[in-house]
Amino acid sequence: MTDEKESFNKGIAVRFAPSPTGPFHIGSVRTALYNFLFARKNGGKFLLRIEDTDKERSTKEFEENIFDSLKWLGLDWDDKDHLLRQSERTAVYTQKIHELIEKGAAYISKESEGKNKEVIRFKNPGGKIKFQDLIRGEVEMDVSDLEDFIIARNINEPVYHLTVVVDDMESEITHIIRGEDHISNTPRHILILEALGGSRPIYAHLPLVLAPDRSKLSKRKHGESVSLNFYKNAGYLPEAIINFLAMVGWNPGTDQEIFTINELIKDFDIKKVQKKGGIFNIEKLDWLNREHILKQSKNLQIERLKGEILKTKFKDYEKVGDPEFLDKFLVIILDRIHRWGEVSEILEAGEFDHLFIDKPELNKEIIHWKKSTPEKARENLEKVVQIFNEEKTLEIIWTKIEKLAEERGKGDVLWPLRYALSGREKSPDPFTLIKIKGVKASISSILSAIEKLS
RNA sequence: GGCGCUAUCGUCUAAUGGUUAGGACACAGCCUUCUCAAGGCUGGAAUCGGGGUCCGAUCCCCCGUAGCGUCACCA
Repeated sequence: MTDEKESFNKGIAVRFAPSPTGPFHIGSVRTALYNFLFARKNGGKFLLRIEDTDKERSTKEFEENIFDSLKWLGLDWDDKDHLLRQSERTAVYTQKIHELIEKGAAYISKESEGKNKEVIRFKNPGGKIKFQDLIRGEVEMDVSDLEDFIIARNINEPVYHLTVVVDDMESEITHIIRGEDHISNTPRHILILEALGGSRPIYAHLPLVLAPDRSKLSKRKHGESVSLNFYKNAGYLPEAIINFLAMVGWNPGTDQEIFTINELIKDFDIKKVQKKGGIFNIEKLDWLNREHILKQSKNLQIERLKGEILKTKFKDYEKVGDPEFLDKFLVIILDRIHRWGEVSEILEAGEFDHLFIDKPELNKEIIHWKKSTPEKARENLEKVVQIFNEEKTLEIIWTKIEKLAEERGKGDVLWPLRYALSGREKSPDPFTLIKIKGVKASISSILSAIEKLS
């Protein structure tokens, strides 16, 4: 244990200490991230601790969700064999409570109201507590109005304020990096810490991640969009979520916007963390996510694309298994999505039915270009079919169609062609369509358009 | 309400005691173009208010104001 510790620089240790009382919160992701970045940047330890003293609300499912989420995000924690789970440490806390009582720093208090008739209260010495905050500078609070606050429901059931302090002491946490909503808890923690004879860590209180209405993100008020799962399911990449959250409240002082986790580690500086809370701006996340999708390897992109198609009505189409088809489809889909979940949404909306179904439904009225006539459209389509029949390779076919379009008017040739192929007023260009559909399906689509015009 | 934190474009932010206050997202226009998407270019858009200090304050100080957080036998 000692040897292991010495391999870490300056003995720096931070912790991320979530409660498994709900789905992993997006604000927690950022707290975890900043702790992680700080530890990795400074060669310290990044510890995980499960704060499940609230037996009523803590569940194993939510705990699993914490582990899974951190792994998915790539925020790997240290000392996995020594993970502290507060529900397993009551003996330690009980001993500390006894210690505090013996020292006269705490006492058993008879209650006239509340759940328990007897609780353990901390004997508040009053006065002012001053502490240094890495982000906010000096913070001073009068602790008198806290009165004798409760540190345990009974001798065997400690409350958060006590467990935090005991565990941070045990893990030798040097820097406590947590949300701003804990500022007002800090004097309490310092009081307990001093009574226990611990040495004071350095505090850093992060600004909050806010909802668009500038209030703290909460499940009650803002629904499922506060949980990490929501973003995972919507097809956001962990890289993008990390990149985005890192930039809410911090920036490197340069114009760089796109970061990998390693670049973040390299540039991270807790002193540059903002004091002001930042709004979770999903439009910027969307943009960043697209940038990160574009950075993925082609194999990964194809694999993901296929997975998304398998979620849709086209899951049984044989094209889904055709690597060549996927390859071509990928090109047009990458221009159109910000997150992978959009693939199935677009597909279900029918926007790309024509890529799976050879002959799309056509509306006679719009086969011809707006500025032209049905007669011209038919003539041109017939000429296109002729080209298809005369030539063999796609390149030559396309060169001839282009030439035809030059001669007879681009809109007059290309609009009917594109509409015949797609059955949609808005679609990728006809050449792309032909490549994806194949020559055979393309011809039959065009023929059915001609038929419709006859 | 007490206590605390905060204050630069709509949003995330940069900057300095002296700048045309910079970038990104979003938005608008233009270009490209048969349509859409993508892409390129251009544009509009900010220092909360009032006092100081100073030759000069967005920046430093004070006072307001506003927003947020917190005031549990939750964490």
